[in-house]
Amino acid sequence: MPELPEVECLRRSLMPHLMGRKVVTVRLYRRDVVVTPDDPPGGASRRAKGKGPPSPVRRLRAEELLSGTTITDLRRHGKQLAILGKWADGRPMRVLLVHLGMTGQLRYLDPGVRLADSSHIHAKWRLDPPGRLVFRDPRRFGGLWTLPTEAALEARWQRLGPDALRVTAPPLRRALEGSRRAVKAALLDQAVIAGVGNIYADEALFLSCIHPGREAGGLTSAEYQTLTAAIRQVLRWSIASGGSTLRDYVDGQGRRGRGQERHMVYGRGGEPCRECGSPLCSGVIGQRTTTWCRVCQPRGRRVNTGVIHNARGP
DNA sequence: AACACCGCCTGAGCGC
DNA sequence: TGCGCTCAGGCGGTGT
Repeated sequence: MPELPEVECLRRSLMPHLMGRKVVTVRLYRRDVVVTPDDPPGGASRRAKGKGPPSPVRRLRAEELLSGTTITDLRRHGKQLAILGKWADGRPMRVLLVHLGMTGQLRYLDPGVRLADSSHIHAKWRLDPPGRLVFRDPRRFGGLWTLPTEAALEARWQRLGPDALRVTAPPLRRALEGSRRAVKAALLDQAVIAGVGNIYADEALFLSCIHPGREAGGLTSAEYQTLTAAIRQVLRWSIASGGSTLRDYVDGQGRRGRGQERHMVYGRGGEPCRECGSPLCSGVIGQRTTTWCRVCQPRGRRVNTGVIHNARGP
């Protein structure tokens, strides 16, 4: 499932193919994967299901999906990828914001190249010089958000926490001061820190020797230092490995990642800890399956040396 | 106000 | 072989 490293690898892999290309046409196969600023709350009627009459959803103009613009930038904040399109006549830039959710893929295809699996394709962009961009998402937890201006993008990203790749201890500590929720749950909250999902939350907590069930507000500043360093570390390692491919993730060219090969705890409940050999614990914290080592990550506060556990390079 | 919980969705993996 | 069940989880809405 795509978290920050996967979205960053996607961004980097698409960059050379999309920059400077013009969007000639757009085909949208499912209106409900797109959310526009004036769609009813909850998105394009998809959540109205079973709760009263579905809200009316207007047709989209192709330009809202970047048709007619030239792609000038691909930006990422947390797990979100923004594609910016510029008009020749100087109108404000259009923005298409992509969420991959659990199973979303954004693929660039050279002319004549076909996707091995063309099921669940929801949108296609034809480019000039010739090429295609394809959005597919079997489970449709992801989607496309249209934004009229760059300022709207900035406003949206302002509501998220700092990007996890560059997060430092003081803002995270301030955000969680007095919070009684489990630190694991707090790390999954995108308004607190943007880009961490279930995989890297577990991995970063393991690296920093912090039990996932500890109260977020109860961590010392030294522990916040260690934790934020561990978050940056696991994300950097994963980006260097091309992201983690557990099932669906591939980059813009269809390449799988190898980050999963070095996971210390995620998905390893019951297996021996790679550090101390004791069986890893597994349970639900913050409504998510969580895996940790009861020896390496004791529940009680421990003397923190500031040294990241198992800090090996890639 | 802060946090917990629900429902959306499909395919893999499992037991029988 | 095939069916039906469970599980995975990001995120926004709703409940407490």
